[in-house]
Amino acid sequence: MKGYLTYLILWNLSQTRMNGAQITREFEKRRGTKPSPGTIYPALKELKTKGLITVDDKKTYSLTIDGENELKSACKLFCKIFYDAKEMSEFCK
Amino acid sequence: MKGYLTYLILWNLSQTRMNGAQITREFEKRRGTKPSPGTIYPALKELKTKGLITVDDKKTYSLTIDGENELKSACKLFCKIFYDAKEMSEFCK
DNA sequence: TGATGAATATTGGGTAACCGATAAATATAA
DNA sequence: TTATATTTATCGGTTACCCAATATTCATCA
Repeated sequence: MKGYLTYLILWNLSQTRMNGAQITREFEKRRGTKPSPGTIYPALKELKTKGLITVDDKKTYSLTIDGENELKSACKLFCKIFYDAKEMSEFCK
Repeated sequence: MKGYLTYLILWNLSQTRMNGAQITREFEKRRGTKPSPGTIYPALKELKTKGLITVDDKKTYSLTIDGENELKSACKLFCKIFYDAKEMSEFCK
């Protein structure tokens, strides 16, 4: 499975402000493996240039309004695609 | 979001046996857009060569035992990565 | 039977997503 | 300060993922 990284960065930042290292740890928890810095920082950079996130002087990232809207529609699509996620979690027990 | 296609093919086939056209329609329901034949059939072919699915003479695809096991671990990973999917569905309401 | 549409399949890319290696900046401690 | 660890960042490259276009097979019906 690829492609969920950007989405999950936005999602994580919607829950709480984080720096790059924290985001990395968050992914390590979720996936089991730690994403490479070559994965996380270019992704953050692109989200920043798109105006979906901002950084403060402490290198802490947070969602912008646009980012929140973007996340909301990505979230809707996610839930539509995986509408039966609950049954999936039953299946793999 | 990319990368979920193979996973969802396996998932769909675990629910019921299907031919290519039915799988295509299933994706159209989930994503809103219909995947191209150049997407769906190469994916099926690869899953077949990996021994995860089989085809009968009516071109109906179904999971093999290996496919079911593969799906199960993919499913586990999915649920781990998106453990808070429920909160996501709340968020985008 | 021939014709028309649907389903199946192949081919040849394009590109987004991600990684490894490396380097630079920043913090922490001795 | 020096040294050590952590965090941030860049670069080049690879590959997984998916598509558009086209071809072929199959089904249905006039």
